[in-house]
Amino acid sequence: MTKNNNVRVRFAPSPTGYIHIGSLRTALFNFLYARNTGGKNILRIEDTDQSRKVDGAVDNLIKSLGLLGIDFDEGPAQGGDKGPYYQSERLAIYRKYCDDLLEKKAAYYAFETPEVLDEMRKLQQLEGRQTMYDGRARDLSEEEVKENLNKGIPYVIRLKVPKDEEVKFEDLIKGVIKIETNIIDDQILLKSDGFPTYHLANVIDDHLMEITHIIRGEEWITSVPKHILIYKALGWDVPAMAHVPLILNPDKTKLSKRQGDVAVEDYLNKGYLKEALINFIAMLGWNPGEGEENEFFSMEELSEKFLLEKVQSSGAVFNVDKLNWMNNSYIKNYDPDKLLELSLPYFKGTDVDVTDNDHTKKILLAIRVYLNKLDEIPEHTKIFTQDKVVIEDVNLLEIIKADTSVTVFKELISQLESVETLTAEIYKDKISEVQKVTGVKGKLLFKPVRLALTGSENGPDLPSIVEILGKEKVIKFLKEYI
RNA sequence: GGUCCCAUCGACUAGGGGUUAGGUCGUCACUCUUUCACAGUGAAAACACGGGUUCGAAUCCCGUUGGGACCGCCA
Repeated sequence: MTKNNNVRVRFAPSPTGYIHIGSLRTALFNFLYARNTGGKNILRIEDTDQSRKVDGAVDNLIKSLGLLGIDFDEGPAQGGDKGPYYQSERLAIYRKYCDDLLEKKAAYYAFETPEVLDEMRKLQQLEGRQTMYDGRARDLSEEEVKENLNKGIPYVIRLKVPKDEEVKFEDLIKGVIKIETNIIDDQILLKSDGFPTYHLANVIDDHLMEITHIIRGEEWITSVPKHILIYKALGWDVPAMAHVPLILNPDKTKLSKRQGDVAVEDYLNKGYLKEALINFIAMLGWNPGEGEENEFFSMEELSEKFLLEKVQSSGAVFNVDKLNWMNNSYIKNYDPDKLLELSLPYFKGTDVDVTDNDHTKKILLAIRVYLNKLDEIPEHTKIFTQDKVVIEDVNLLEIIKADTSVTVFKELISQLESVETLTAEIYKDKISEVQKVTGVKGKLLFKPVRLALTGSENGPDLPSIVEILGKEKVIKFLKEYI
């Protein structure tokens, strides 16, 4: 494989307070591509919308991403020589290039208020026309502009999109894309508050930060021509672009809050393991191809295998069932001690004595096979912590009160009373002893014991339940029914 | 509505001129385990449609249809 050490990619989120699943995948693909090529992964904070500022969002973002194993070579946390990495700290830079654009007549001042523009759009809609800026300030004379400026009228700076041209570019995932300039809006580049819009800022930053590959969501694809026009006007090279398809709701619309959780933090809190989440997200829209049938990959393996060319060109539905399956699989195969550590918080609120690690671990290992995610732990611990077994179902009561059941309980109690510490192995011996002595076997033997001990017809392996309950409790519960 | 993107089982996908169109999740059945689950085996389940190109198209081209994204002084 040819390593291109010059690759520089960036993840450029706006700090909204949480990480969207789609953003996570974009961040992941950037990270994997950087690692695969030996390039640099850069974090840049797109905080040019002052109205959407959220305190602590950046810290949370870096922390969450770091937790998942996605880290950066340059960014707010580690710095770098292409900073600052907050766009809000780069205002002077944007202004400078904006003036440059103005001078080259590639941009112009416009003085309409948001209200006026609103009116314009409404009218256009009414007439069934395309809503876009009608260019009314395009041909303002220098005198008019100067006069307005002197009067202190608020202004924005707009991109002067040339007429009757075609902008063409090649996307690494989608292929060649062409768009007529006539349908491209004279995009605002600099807002009246002096902040740049995304379109201006991302072009300038990507160039200045020497980004070689832009990997981002497909929703950006229609604004690429605007960006290309800016690159061209400034005399800059356009980076390679890869627009990754969207992650979808079950109804195939863009993944949204309304139809389930979209925040990475939500999934982490529910007890999806980070390895599973990463693995699953990576496989949404990407796969190693070449007939590879394994679906389980560590971050290292993903880094080795990740190729942009193997990214799917169509959107992918976020399938929680499959995520659950994958997470369960990770849970079942996880190192017991590490799993215990991760699980401890989820035992809070249960009656399990978490100060006894050994005991908690036994319970965890007994129930892990049932867990799609760690927050399901509490619903499975009850049988280990209850002081009294309550059976309400009349059919079950009938089973447990049967003569054979009582016989079994009595014999089992006397067998167990001689035992010092009750283990799963000892229980197995004793129950077969009970079978020999009483002659009761099969369902008649096992079912009543399970019922008496847990109150339920099914659950984890009985011997391990017995070991976890301990001698005292087992005997106590059995005595209830004799 | 305009522009752009997309199209293999219900979902994620492999395959990219000649395949019985493969795998995974989910569903169903059976086996195993004297429970449920796990595991194992098996089944149902797809190339959107129509034209080309070709000896031959799921695969290449065009069109249709369908779906999606975008059309903000948000990113």
